[in-house]
Amino acid sequence: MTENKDNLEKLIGLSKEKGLKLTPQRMVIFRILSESKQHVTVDQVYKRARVEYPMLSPATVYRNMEQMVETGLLTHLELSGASMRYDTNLDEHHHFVCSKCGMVTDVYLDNIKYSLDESRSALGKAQINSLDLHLQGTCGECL
Amino acid sequence: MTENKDNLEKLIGLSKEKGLKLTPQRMVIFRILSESKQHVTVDQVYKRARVEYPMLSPATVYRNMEQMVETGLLTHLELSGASMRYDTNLDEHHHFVCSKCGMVTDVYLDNIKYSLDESRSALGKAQINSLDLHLQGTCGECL
DNA sequence: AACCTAAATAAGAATCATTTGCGTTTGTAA
DNA sequence: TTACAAACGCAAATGATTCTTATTTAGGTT
Repeated sequence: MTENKDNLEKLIGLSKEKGLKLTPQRMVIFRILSESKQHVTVDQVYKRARVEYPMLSPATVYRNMEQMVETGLLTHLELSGASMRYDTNLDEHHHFVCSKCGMVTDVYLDNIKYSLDESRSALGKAQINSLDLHLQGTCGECL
Repeated sequence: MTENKDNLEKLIGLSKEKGLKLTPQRMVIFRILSESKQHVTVDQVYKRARVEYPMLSPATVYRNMEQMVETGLLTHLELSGASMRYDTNLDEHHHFVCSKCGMVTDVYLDNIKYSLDESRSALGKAQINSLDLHLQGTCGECL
């Protein structure tokens, strides 16, 4: 579990750097995130965190997770409907969402970037910061 | 404007087919949609429709537009945040969203499908129904 | 070790998009 | 013209998220 330790280092480093405080709430939330499977909602994190920190407020979880996106510890998925999903996987990857059960599966693609470059002109001088290929359908389980 | 007429035919056809009624509300909503620019919200359609049909209820617009998605007259964009956006452009295309002003730009790409086929295996036997490449960044105007 | 201050918190109210329940109205097909 | 499912309007309900405010606290500074 050096990974978790590394993550913690990262949190500590970034906190110092940005003048953020290392509160117990923030540490609980952060640890739960690094123990969770990907694509969690705020509510899922909140429910788990509340077990060890009962007086925790949902607003705190919202604030912290959004802040972690800003500091680059998390990303959030651009999926409409329901609730926002956060992703601890910072590698460039894409998502398949099952429209029956809602399950999200990671998809790795190499040649997306290439495709994009070719049609770059359509966007004029726009600056692209992120790209997410969003696939929708029915997963193996639900078929 | 044969296009609008064609659209109307389509609405009438589908309505018969699915046992749906051709109410004045539905026709107003539908016409406004075909006159609107893409990526409209329910609220935008509601506000315009209310001008010609003042007793119209928002719930009716919600119900109708969602139903049009089901019958294939519309699609909705899988963008999180704010409100759902509906798209009257049924051709396969993708979207760039400016994170400053929120503007949505259509992007056409030819080789996405090809890229996808190669990594198909990662999804097992899942059946893909739609794919939308979601690009995010800063548009030309906002740069 | 006490102190300061900006950052963070809890709790709950507020917001906003969307959905739902329900009693009434209305296309449409017989 | 009657019948009945579909659709409607309205208002209440929901659910995710944000905001407000008074209070607490982490962490650097005397």
